[in-house]
Amino acid sequence: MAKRSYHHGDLRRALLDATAEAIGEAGPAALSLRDLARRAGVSHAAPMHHFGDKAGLLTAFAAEGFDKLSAELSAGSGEFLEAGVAYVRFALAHRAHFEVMFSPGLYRAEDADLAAARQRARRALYEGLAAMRARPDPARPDPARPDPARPDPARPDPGRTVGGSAGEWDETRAAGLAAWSVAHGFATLWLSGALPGTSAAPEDAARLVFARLRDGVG
Amino acid sequence: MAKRSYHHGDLRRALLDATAEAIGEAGPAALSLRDLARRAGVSHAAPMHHFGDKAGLLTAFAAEGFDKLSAELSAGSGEFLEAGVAYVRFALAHRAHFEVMFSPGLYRAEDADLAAARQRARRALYEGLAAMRARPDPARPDPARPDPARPDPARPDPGRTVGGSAGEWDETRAAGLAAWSVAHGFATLWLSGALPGTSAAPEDAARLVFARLRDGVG
DNA sequence: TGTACATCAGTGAACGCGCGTTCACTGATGTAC
DNA sequence: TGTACATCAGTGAACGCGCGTTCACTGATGTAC
Repeated sequence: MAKRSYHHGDLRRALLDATAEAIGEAGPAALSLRDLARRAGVSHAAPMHHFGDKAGLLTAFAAEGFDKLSAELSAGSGEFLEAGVAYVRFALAHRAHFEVMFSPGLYRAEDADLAAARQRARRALYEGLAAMRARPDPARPDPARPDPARPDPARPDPGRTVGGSAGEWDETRAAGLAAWSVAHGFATLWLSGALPGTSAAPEDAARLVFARLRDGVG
Repeated sequence: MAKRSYHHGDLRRALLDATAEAIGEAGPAALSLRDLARRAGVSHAAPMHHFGDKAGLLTAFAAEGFDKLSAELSAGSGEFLEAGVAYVRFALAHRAHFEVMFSPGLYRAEDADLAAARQRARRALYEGLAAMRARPDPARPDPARPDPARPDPARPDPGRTVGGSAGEWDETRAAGLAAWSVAHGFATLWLSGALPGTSAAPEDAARLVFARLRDGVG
């Protein structure tokens, strides 16, 4: 660990770890390359050699997050309820990654490595969350989507219609999206501290919530 | 509109509107008081007179958001599915407010006016989303919660257990949280651009998703 | 109706700060022969 | 095994910038009498 030599050894790795730490402390908005360099014990210009610029660093960080999510989801039993819990567990255990992954304005969403990692995670996600269905809906390829993320204010896309392609909005697809929404919403609400008085371990609470989705609330 | 006199007329209102505009363009992280002053056509020190500092402005902005949400939820039919759609509609129509409201690290969450507005919204939310139940769970009072928001890294609170108070985790409460999670998750995913290929108007897609929650996906 | 005065809202210059990025550099590493 | 050299990784000074906040100020408004 001691900064023995002129060369760091694995500065890239150290910077990604420092990123998780810094975001965990103060959120993605407060992240600065100079702070990361300080944490890694190198001069403030060093990070440039590994990531080019700040967006490059966050692109790599987000890609790492998508890969971690894929791994967590694939390691599960494939059972619906446990897949949802795994998603929540990932979000809470890797809060920094989770926050960056779903803030596409922070990184280069069109980066090839990142897009591939995101696609793998999407596939694992659909396989897991759609496991309660006889015919799981495999993740559809990511069609060079016009990322509605940030700088483009023309978001609502007025041309959209329900059922553009046959069966697109069948029950399976709606169920998969409902499952993803529950998992994502629960994790997000928990992380933002919006669930006061929730005196349960998050995973247990999540399990009860997923059970309601499985059985219906009507 | 023309900046006629030395006094602005309603600078406070103008600054809040400029806040929504600026966040809509570049996100909450990029918000600056100087930019808001520029947009309102006043000197960069003027905002201080109305909000004290940046956190003060965002506190007022978040409180306004909670009030807008209360109004939208209360204006609805009280029917379960439409309450969820109203939540999603609010998030998409008032993206800037929504993002700030659920980023408690940006404002003073303990501010009295803000806490009251949040409490009203929580009440409207539970009344709306729990409408599918015979015995709706009224929003419980906000017990001076140790906001787990940002600077406190001791988040998980290891002492939590399920069912701390009798019946806390009964079906009604889990159902309410499931409904909130679906609404919040769907809105968040949509806003982050994570739903590629979703070729439907968001409200229609949301309706289908809520129907799955109502009926169950199992 | 007029005048004195207090209060309020906005001004503009100034402060110190941390940031991302650039640049010429140098020490360390690895490869060719 | 030794030497020359190219490449790589990190340095440290410097740049220009926008920021939040402070301060003494001034113009406008409203109230007391």
